Amino acid sequence: MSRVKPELSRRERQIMDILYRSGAATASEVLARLPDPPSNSAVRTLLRILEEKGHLRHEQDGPRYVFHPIVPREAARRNAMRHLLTTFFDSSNEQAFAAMLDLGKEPLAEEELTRLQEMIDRARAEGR
Amino acid sequence: MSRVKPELSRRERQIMDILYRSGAATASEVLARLPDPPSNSAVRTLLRILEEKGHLRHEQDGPRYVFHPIVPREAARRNAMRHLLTTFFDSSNEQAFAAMLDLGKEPLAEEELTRLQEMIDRARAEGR
DNA sequence: AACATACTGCTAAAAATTTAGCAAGAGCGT
DNA sequence: ACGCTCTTGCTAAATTTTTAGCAGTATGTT
Repeated sequence: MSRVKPELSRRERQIMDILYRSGAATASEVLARLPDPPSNSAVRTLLRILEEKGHLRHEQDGPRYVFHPIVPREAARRNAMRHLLTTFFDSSNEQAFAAMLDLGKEPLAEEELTRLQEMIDRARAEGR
Repeated sequence: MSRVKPELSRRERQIMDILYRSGAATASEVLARLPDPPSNSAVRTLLRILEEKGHLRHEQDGPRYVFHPIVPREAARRNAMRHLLTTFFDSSNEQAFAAMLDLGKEPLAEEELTRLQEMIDRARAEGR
């Protein structure tokens, strides 16, 4: 079971990303958010292909299809995070965390810092 | 200046990832690490293309070329991190951090937790 | 009910990506 | 110096990706 998933093509990835950002979307919605918009027809074809390959499913909503990713966001997250960690951070949580802190232009809210701290405490307690 | 960079194709990305993991590599080294290895010739062509597009440069090392990414790792990191954050974590540092903690099979070392904590303290102090 | 609009399915074609072959040159060991 | 191996440059071809066109069907608006 669970055959190998050949990595997605450029457009396929763009579309999956959009879907993961919005949770679900129709063909036109996807089109609207595509960086380099092709025709509506082109987008639909890609959606159909992604569905055939088992990355999406669709539900009917009145006259149109609403597409959802099949792999749940949390699982996709984990994979993406792991990939990022190994590719750019030598699997170092610290480095990744540091990069995260550096990202935002706004300083982090005091509240947020507190919650992060709590997570660490919890990890300690649970022997994580 | 700085024209738009059309996103990389599948193979191009695989290759750039390898290069970012190893820092630099020859054609054969890249080939050896490719998941779905094509011919050596194919890899070289891709490397040449990536160089033309300005993603790589090469240095001669005796008889062979050693390829380096042009965009420094730290910059590429930031972009990748930002992309991950917006696509899968609604730009929430907390969620991303939580996912990070969940990733490792091994519990985090006490030492590492301490260092993470220090980063937070520092962020507080600096009004980050 | 008729019209305009917004979908879908399917198909063909264009464009891009990906692949590999072949000739030539450099380096290395015998 | 010879032959062997590994490299590159260039080119052509196969494959995949990406695009759009056209016909048909549903929706809903007047």
